[in-house]
Amino acid sequence: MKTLDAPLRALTGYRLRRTTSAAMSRLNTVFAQFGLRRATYATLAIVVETPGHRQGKVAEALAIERPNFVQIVDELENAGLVLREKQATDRRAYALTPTPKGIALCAEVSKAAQAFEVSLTCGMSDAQISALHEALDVMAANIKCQEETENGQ
Amino acid sequence: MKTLDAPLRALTGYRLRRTTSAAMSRLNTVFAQFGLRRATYATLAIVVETPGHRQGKVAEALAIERPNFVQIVDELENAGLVLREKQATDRRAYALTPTPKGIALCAEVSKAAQAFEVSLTCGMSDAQISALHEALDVMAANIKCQEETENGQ
DNA sequence: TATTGTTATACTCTATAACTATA
DNA sequence: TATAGTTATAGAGTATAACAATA
Repeated sequence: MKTLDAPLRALTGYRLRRTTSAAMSRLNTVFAQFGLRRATYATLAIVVETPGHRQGKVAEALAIERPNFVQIVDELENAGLVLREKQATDRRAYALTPTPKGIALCAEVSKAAQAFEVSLTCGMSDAQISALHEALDVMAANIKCQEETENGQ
Repeated sequence: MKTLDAPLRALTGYRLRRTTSAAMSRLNTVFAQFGLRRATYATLAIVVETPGHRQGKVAEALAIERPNFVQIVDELENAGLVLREKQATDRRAYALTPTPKGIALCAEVSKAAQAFEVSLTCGMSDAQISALHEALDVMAANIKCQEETENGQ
């Protein structure tokens, strides 16, 4: 039986949004079990893997506006997972570093994230997953290129 | 140079969200040029293609909660693009039908949507695009299956 | 003068409970 | 009693302007 949204299913953007929306909803519940949300886990993972970076650099890597990133770091700091350390070289900036508790929780949550990854890509070969990642990168690059052309950069 | 979000790029969910977020942002500007937004275009496209369905059926097809769908139909109705017609068989329900203006605008916007599709998938073969669509469908099915298992359905 | 982090704010999208009118 | 559409509302996520401290 043909679904009512058939005329939209030819559009990659529509399919992207439908699948991503459902996946993010599931991911929310995965991370919530650890008292985190997607943005706080993403931040924690970066801070644990590459500690010492400025707050603004991490926000930029995650494509999160700096004002919105403040609360994310607040949550992690209040939960005792990361520290804001004043830099001697530039006293405006904070270097983000993980606490032992943050490192331990990150390892645990990463396992759950990996389990979700497996359930999400169930039935797909490694080659199919790689092709998917490449396609997502190509589209991201196409959009970025388009934006830069439009802004005359 | 390795980006700071490298530890997250192994996660399909992270890549999905980054690419989709950028694509939706672009699509917003595409539809805004016609006084529409993504949800109103999607609704208009369905109503034009398969007129006469109840409001709730269209909302369900788009995975939009019915309360949130009211405003979407309001916008389309106020813009003179679709009509809410009381059904004789069930006077609680409205059948959604397009106006001539709605049909004409839909055709025009669909061209812009198709142009965006081309720019989004630029550099990808038809086979790659098909594989992408299949991968998105597989993941959507995996999530749905997982949800149903959890709810014991 | 420019930058880092911050505050305040607003707008969109999404989700849920409760109402009304019909069935 | 159940359903279709609606209202009200609340919570995320996201975006921008403006400020204090520092460069």
